[in-house]
Amino acid sequence: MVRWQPGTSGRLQAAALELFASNGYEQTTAAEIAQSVGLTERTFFRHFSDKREVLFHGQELMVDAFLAGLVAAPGEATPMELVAAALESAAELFPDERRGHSRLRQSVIEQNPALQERERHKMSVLAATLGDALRGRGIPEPAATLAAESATTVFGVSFTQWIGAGEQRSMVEIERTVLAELRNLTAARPAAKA
Amino acid sequence: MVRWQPGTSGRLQAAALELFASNGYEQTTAAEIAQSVGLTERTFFRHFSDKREVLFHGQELMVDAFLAGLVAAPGEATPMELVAAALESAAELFPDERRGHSRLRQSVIEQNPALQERERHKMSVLAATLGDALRGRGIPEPAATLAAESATTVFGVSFTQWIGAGEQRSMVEIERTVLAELRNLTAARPAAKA
DNA sequence: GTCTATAGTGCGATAGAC
DNA sequence: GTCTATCGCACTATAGAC
Repeated sequence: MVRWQPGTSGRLQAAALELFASNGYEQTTAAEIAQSVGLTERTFFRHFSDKREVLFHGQELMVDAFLAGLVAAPGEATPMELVAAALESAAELFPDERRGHSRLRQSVIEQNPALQERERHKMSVLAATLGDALRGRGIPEPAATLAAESATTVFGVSFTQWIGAGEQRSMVEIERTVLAELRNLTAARPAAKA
Repeated sequence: MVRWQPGTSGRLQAAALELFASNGYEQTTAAEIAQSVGLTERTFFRHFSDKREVLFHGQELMVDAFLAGLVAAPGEATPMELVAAALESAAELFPDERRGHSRLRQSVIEQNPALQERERHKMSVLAATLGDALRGRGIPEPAATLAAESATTVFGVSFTQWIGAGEQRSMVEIERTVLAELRNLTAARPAAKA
């Protein structure tokens, strides 16, 4: 009998999402998740520093995707062009097939304030990493931080729309629209004519 | 002998900040904080829903300040003008005398990821509340959310600068500069001439 | 105000991979 | 043999229930 199998983290993540979705986050103990895949509570905490983290592993992939967009952009790109490039690159992680999974995961997160906090924290780490990368390309402060935060804001708004009921547009399509809206908003000198 | 004194929450907050700063956040138990002001652990948790919250009570004042700025703005104001008004109003909560206190509090928060998460969450709640208020003024989506998030971003960047070593400028002064930088950043069509 | 479940840690032992 | 994943147990603090 095998004592351990590969993909332990992944199996724990899948089991956790399933249990959280059906029984609720707080009603599901770490021990239950572990037992459901034949492991112990202690092993769960070896893979995930805390219970929430089981829902957020994989966010490093997103950071990498944003950074890949920056790396591929031309050297003379403006900060906002870099933001656009990062967003386009990140959108590849959200193909239409993943909408269902994203919706399920998000519904769990929305049901628990502690999970919302963790999500915000991850976005914040993403923004900080992006800011570092922009500074690394010679963009000064506070432009680098503002651009990085704008990128995550646009991403967040776009993601919310993407998983919205009845939404058909692709992630990249939505991102472009939202980014254009941000440009328009901040550039607007005259008020509305209403 | 008095059984309780007024300002219990305030005394717990002050004691907590002091203990966190000198002994570290994780090394300080809720029971210790309570005992240091002659109360029991149970009483601590009656005032604060969890241990972190003792550092974040008072953030409602900030939400109110942002909203007050919106209310005072003229009806035909553009979203970005409303953002500016909210920021000016919020700056009043950060007079120069408070810089020292803000620096100490922030140094504690920066030492602990859990506290950083809570801080992000509070900013997020602020952004959501601002977004509601903007929608209440007839600003459509996604402009309302983008403007609200931009406001908190500018606030965050400004606050970081405000508590920076050697910083002399007032909060409102910094906010105006950062907001101008955001306008410039997003409006910029041509690239740098370097 | 007491009692309790659960999150999360520390340490030693064990079982396999290499 | 080393290295790492897992287990098992004892333990504290948080946080909620009674």
